[in-house]
Amino acid sequence: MAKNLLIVESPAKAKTIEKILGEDFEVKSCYGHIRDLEKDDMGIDVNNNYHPRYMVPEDKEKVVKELKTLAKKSNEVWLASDEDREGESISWHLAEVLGLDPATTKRIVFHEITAPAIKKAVDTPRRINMDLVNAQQARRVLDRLVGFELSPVLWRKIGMQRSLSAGRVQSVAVRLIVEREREINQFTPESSYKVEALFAAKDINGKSVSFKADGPAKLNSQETAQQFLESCKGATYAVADVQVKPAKRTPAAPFTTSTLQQEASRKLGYGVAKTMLLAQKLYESGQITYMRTDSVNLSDTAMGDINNEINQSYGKQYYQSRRYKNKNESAQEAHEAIRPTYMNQHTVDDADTRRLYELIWKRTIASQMSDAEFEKTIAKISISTNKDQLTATGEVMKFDGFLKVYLEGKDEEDEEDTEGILPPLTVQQQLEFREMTATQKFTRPQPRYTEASLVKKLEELGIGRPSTYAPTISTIIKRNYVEKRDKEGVKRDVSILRLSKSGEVEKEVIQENTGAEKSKMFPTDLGMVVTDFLKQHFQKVMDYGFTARIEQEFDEIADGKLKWANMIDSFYKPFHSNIEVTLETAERAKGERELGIDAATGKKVIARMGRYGPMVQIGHADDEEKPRFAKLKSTQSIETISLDEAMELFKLPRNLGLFEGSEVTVNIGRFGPYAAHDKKFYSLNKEMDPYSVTLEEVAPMIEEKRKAKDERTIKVFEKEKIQVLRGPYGPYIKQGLRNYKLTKEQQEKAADLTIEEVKAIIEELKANPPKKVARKKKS
DNA sequence: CAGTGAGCGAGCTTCCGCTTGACTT
Repeated sequence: MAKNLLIVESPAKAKTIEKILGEDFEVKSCYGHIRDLEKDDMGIDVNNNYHPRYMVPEDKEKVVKELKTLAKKSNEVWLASDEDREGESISWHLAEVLGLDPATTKRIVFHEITAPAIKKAVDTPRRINMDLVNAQQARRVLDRLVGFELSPVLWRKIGMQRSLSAGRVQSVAVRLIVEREREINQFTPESSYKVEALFAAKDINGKSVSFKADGPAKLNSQETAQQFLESCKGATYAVADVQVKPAKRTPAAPFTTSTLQQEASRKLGYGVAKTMLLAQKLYESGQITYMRTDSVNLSDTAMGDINNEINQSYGKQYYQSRRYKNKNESAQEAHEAIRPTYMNQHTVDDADTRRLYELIWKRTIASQMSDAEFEKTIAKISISTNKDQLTATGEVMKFDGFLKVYLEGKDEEDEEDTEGILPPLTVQQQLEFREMTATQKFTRPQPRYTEASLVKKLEELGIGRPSTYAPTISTIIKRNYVEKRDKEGVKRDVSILRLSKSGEVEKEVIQENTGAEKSKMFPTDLGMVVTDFLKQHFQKVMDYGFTARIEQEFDEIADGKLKWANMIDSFYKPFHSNIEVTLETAERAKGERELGIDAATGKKVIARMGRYGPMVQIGHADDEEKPRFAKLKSTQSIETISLDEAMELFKLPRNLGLFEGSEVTVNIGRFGPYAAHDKKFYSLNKEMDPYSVTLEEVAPMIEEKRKAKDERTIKVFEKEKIQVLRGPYGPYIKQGLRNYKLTKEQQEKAADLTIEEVKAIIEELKANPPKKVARKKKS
């Protein structure tokens, strides 16, 4: 008797479900989508109702073949892909490929992998929902049309590097980073003065302790700050009012993909790819639920386990059952929130995944814990010499609640986040004055995005899905549109006015570091030029609301109220004619910017995109004299480089003079600063600055490097361009860029090898490349 | 390995979303 075949998307789920369903079911996975659009002609018949042409990609042939065989042998096939647009489409593709009748094939869905949920699903099968499938086809076709028509426009109008790309998601992600960078570049900080007074009073043990009180509103100039401090000279201070208020804090919802990525970034410093890799490991070993989800929901079984765990570990008073609602409209909630499979497992053995696991465990537990309760004290302090009041605030925790386990991190560190404890204060109480300061504060621009805060923003805009956040970031980095790096800060002066006990106002200037960044997303010049080009010509697709708008139309298709080909048609007609107009009329985008005039020649200096990257240029191509060119340094940008910095770049190459009868020049090349001498190249040592290094320093370096190279060279066959060299593992053969290893016996007579022998060795090694030994895994 | 800086127009690149291995160091 043939069994039932049930197909899910993920192999880890298949295993669990097979255990739950027992012998009647064989559960297999299809590993996500099994078909995609052909690449030729976009895989879409644009002139025939956008009819899609699907094919099974090469890497899916094996699994499709296996499923076909199993389906034939089975009594009945059940399709159990995820319950969302993509999942419905996967079921439909499976039905098509396996030759199942969509009108009779059983389709089941569940949001959690628990026995009751699976059994209930099997008891209530439905059919494939073609409206939902059509909504997915519309999504797929639209993304293909946008991506495969926009990208070639970039190849034609920007050029630069091969593999330029544009798409509904990636181009908007780059735009966010580009616009944030410009906001920061254009930002002018405004300064104001913050008044803070230090007092002393006796605490409950009668010991004198100091505490801070804030001044009235921020003062916007040094003069007003000075005046305020002067007006407090010789004053006495008394408590005018004390208020005590209760306050509380509530825990955050369980993790989704996006919040897990954000929190792992803030608390563990992981990039989104690392977080997802570790989460995948935990998922595959059965320790957490599925890690690509937009749902904050917990299964009933999990809720019960969490209740038990909190009662046992912390006590009943720490438990508070909570249901979280998703704030995000675009969420499709095909899975649970990310949580540990077994709540009584507080940690895992594997050191790599432990920190992430513990973060997930804490967040999940905390989400069902009581509020943290505080008592907030606000004391007003009067000043005898003027009408203003100072305010001292203190916070005391009365009950820790969920804070016993976990506190969610913040993206921006607030400097004024430290509310301490106040000594007991009573109205009319006279306070001992220690000092009062007015410190200059500067407004700050929005911070640059981290990988995770970019994901957060994309999610808010409804752009991208849990499975694509990390890959999208890899793509825009790989395309060289953005880069993740650090930036050094700059020093700036901060004025502090201080009124001391003795009654004098003194001024002090200290320095602070500002604008330093660590592991942030910066746009490249290429990213800026591409973004400007796309914004100028394809405003609609680049709009932050574009995805949200078409999602509404996909929903209408899913509800059966709109035909998908009609929806695509009304998008594509104007889009495609826009493509044609742009190809015909748009100028090549160069991101050109005028920097000023070269004092020596009176010619214009411009910064722009060249064929090989960002560069500066003196003069014009039409001039009688050829223009001069120089490449920008990797830390410089077309948008921000100054004339002086540009002129500095033209100081290279420098001719240092003659050494052994030939000229020595220094320059910065593809691989960093180098010296050229007698047609050979020598990388400059780290401490050598190409702008100032002298012949006296370079000449000995050349001799040294030449000697080292001679010592490494055993034999040279000039004509064949083959060398026998001495490396750290003994003699080896080098031909062009490739190295060939010698056997022990060959190494011993390396100096006597003839050209015939060397050629034979190379032929042999090319025909039978030595097997690579896999490196041992770190344990 | 260390140049080039515009365009001959050969032949190449590209999207988003669903899933894991199969490769290499």
